[in-house]
Amino acid sequence: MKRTLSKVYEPSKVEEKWAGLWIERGYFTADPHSGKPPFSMVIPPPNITGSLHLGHALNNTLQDIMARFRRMEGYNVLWLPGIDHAGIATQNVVEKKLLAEGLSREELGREEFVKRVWQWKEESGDTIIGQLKRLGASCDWTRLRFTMDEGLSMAVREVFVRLYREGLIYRGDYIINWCPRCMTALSDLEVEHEEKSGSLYYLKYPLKDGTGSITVATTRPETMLGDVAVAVNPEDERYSKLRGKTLVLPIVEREIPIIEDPAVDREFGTGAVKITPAHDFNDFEVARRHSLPSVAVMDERAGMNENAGPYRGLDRFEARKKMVEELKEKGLIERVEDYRLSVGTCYRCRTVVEPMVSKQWFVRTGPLSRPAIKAVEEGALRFVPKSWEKTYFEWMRNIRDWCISRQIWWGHRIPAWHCKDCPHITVATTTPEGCEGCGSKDIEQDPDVLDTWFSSALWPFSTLGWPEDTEELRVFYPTSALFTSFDIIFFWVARMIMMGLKFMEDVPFRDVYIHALIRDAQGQKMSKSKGNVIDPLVMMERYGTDALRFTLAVLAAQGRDIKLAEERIEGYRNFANKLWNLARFTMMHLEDKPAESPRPDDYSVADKWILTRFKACRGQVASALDAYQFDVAAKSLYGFVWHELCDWYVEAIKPDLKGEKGETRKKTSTGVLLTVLADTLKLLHPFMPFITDEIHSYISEREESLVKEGFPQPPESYPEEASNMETVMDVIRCVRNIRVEFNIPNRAELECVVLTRKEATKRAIEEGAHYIKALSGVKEVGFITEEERPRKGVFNVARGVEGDTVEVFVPIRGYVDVEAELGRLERELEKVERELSAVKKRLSKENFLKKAPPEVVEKERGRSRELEERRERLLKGLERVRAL
RNA sequence: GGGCGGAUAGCUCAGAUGGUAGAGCGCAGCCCUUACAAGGCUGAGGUCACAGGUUCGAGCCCUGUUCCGCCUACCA
Repeated sequence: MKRTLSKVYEPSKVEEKWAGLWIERGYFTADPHSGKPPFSMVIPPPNITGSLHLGHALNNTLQDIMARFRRMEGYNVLWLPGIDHAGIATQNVVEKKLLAEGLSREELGREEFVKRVWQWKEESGDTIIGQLKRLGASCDWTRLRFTMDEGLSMAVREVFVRLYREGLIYRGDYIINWCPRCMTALSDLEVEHEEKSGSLYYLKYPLKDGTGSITVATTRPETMLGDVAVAVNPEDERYSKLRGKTLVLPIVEREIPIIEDPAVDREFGTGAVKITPAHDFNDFEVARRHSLPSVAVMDERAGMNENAGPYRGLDRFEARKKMVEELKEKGLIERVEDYRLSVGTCYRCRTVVEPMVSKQWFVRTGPLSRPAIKAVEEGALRFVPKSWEKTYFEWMRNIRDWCISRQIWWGHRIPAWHCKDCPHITVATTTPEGCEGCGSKDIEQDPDVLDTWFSSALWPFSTLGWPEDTEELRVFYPTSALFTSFDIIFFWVARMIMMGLKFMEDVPFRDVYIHALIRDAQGQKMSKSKGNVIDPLVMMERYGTDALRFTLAVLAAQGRDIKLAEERIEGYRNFANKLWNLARFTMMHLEDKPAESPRPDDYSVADKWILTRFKACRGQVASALDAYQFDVAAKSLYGFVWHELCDWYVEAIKPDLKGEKGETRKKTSTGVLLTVLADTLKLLHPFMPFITDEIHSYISEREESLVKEGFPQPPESYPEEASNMETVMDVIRCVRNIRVEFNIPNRAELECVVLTRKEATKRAIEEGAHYIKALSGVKEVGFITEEERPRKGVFNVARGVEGDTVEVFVPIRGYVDVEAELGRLERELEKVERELSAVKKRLSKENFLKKAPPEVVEKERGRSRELEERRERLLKGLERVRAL
């Protein structure tokens, strides 16, 4: 088994091998019949248009860490993968491709177009799956789902029909957001608001009786042709005498009334507002209250229509310009002010959306939202971090009906059939023979498709086989956790909760872990146009997948955005290399035959220390992961591996490994090193699956992958020896510090003598003397008493055991720079005195002694004693140096 | 307009239930010591945004202020 590792870890050589092996061996395939406790997650399905970006990488790395961790803990893990058909986005992509061929979707026809999209899906759908596999995602790939699969489509139809029959889905003419580029309705959520600078135009509308005019303020003069009234506040005295009068709308010369509505803000503009129900949400409501008609002036491409008279055919922005010119000429513009306004844009194509009245399908959300609110209030479902619950409640409590129909071709066709012979609509899960109402065979399916998020909302149970009653549903629903970022809490999380409760009568997941959004090192959102994107695939290529994964984990502090700079990844690449070399070092000392387990009776202080530290690290990793604190877990591992295992333990046992201390010591240290390394690999495996499995395959006698290993058991710990070792380490630091401060060559042989007060400290140092010699390069460690305190020489103060202190003297004839040493000691003294006076001040307060808990007071007293001792020692040291 | 979050070392950030301010990176000095220069050792660096308050004690709790983000909203 003795093989040598290359000097540097080369990720590209091992990653592909392991990614393939894990899947081939079926490690990630969940078995509903396993007796183990279940742990399940559904992946947030990436779009089929997509290629892996950093958001995916983060999202899936964290899920994978959790999945692998739970698997090692002994859970029956199902992590179900899938992809999303992403209606509008995908349709846009395919349309663009067609455009390159000189084709439009209209030319192709619906059927042919949809065929093309499927073709495209086949080609590109695998891309992101392959990339997820490359990331190491331990999904159950045998259960891969797609939102347009037959099973999932069935679930969609089933839900639609049930909701429709319960009156929770309805169809009607309402004002909705319309994207004139995508040519479809959008839900409120799909509109993004942007602050832009524009103008506020003050328009004069003459009174019909010729007695004057009224001035309204608007940011959208082009919609005036669709005005059906001007509204004022009923309590606004300025306009009381105009009550009931009629205005003549300029240009088209249409007569419109002056109405009164309490919603009008008297303070804004002139206190009079034009009412355009066909192109403004607010006006739509006002018009309904007053039974006013609606006049649309634009068509579905947001061009002016026949109601726009002379402006017919113009684009809306073009029309605005021309209309303002005309009104100016006619003297109907009183003034124009600069104005900041927020405009809604389409979240898929950034086109300014146009509010329009049209016939659409809606989900009545009120009855669905109430149980969804309750579930979170009662703790059936938990947000992590908890603060996101507020955001959730805020939206849920003010939820509005959800427009679910889209005028596109790619998606789940609405399962509703219109009858040509009667007004009845037949809603059914399968194509009906004829009209339910009149029996006519002349029926036609609704041309619209459903909002993509409608099918996503069913994801946690549709993927498990619903509406069938499957084993999977019984075992794995509700899922254990959902990982996502905050930007889709409303889009997705909230809707899954509503649908899960409605159709499964239970929450879709117990925990929702909300992770950060990734930004660049300057905190800017990454975007292709800014050119600041970091491509995870390039990073994996350059630094290794494990390095990328570890970086993402370490940066995933709760409740904060992640600012990522490439140097961070490089840093964790170095960590991977460190681990690799630790393994390389370990292997160099392994015999050809399997190592025997070391006997606890033979453990050295260093052995006991590292086992104790390992136990602490193991505990931190486990509890941090339980609490979704990936950063804490990763940092703990980093610190343990690098700064405890490599920096101290390996260095401390080198003499043992060389056989300088006899065969037993050699065997024991080798054994402990190997054990700790092997168990550390298990702790690290969820974070860095590739390198850990690669190393494991070298050092373990078993062929199996770490995926099949259990999370390591905590070893025996030795607090007393561990504390002794810390004292020894501190003494070593003292000597090293003196060496560096006085510029003493490494080769120069030094001695050191220590002065301790407590017997326990002395014993610890005695027992650890060989470590001190080996690691600080001193020839001898001697002990002196107070009377023997040197008159001259330099020293440092180390921590003893139980609050004791140790003076570490290093005779350095010929090396001392008196000035430098005086400066150093004075600085140190100053610091100690500053702290001491703070502590003393505290202790001098009667109130503190009376009111603070006794153990705190005792701690302060101990600290005061320790600081005083330190101060005394420093003062004496200063004297000695001055005497030099 | 409402809401949420942030301001801690040069940079990026940790700092449960108030009790000695930490890490990574960067920086400086010294070291190619046969696991690793993608490395080792040592070190410098902080009025915890500001002003009050509660408390024996505040980075943490309360009030206010100033800057940043983000979410949300029917001020035309």
